[in-house]
Amino acid sequence: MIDILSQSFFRCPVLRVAPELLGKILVRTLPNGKVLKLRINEVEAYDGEKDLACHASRGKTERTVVMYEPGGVWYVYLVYGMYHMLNIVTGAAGYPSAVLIRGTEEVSGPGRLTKHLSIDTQLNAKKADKQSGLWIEDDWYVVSARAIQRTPRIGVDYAGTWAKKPYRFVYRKNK
DNA sequence: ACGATGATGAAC
DNA sequence: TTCATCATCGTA
Repeated sequence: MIDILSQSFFRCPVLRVAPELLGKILVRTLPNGKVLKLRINEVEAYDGEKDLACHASRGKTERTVVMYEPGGVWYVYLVYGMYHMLNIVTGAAGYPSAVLIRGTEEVSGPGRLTKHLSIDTQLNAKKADKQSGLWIEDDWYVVSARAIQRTPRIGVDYAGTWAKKPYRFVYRKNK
């Protein structure tokens, strides 16, 4: 039994949604009809305007407006002029938060992941459903709470005390 | 350890 | 309109 994660799954506080995405399947359909499925094993939470590592800490701008949408849409942006970052927007309308999908069992690294799946800003603000060609499925793979490790987020040293918060979630395979 | 590479946002 | 910055990665 496979369920596509619905909008209601994402319309919850980001710190709750982020660890729940571990073990879920990221599914991408390419224009040529090929389907790619990767199991998410590394994510980070970005939590509102107060979070100095979150792009929305500078308020609503052209780029961050999508983070204020109700959960369930993609937030994709280009960083370092080269790499697209894939986030799923979470929470209620008006509260900017999102989960950065940093890695899967098959492909490590947020930049390598989007390159592998042909993800770019065309997907920004699109819903996570079959129509957009990018969504997340639950195949009831079990990730025990004990296997989940929390660490500070990567690459946000500029964010002061917020850089130290354990908003990165990874799970260690088996063991 | 460092350069590639371009959109973004804030300042001017 | 300029300019510093940046949720990375491959090469050295």
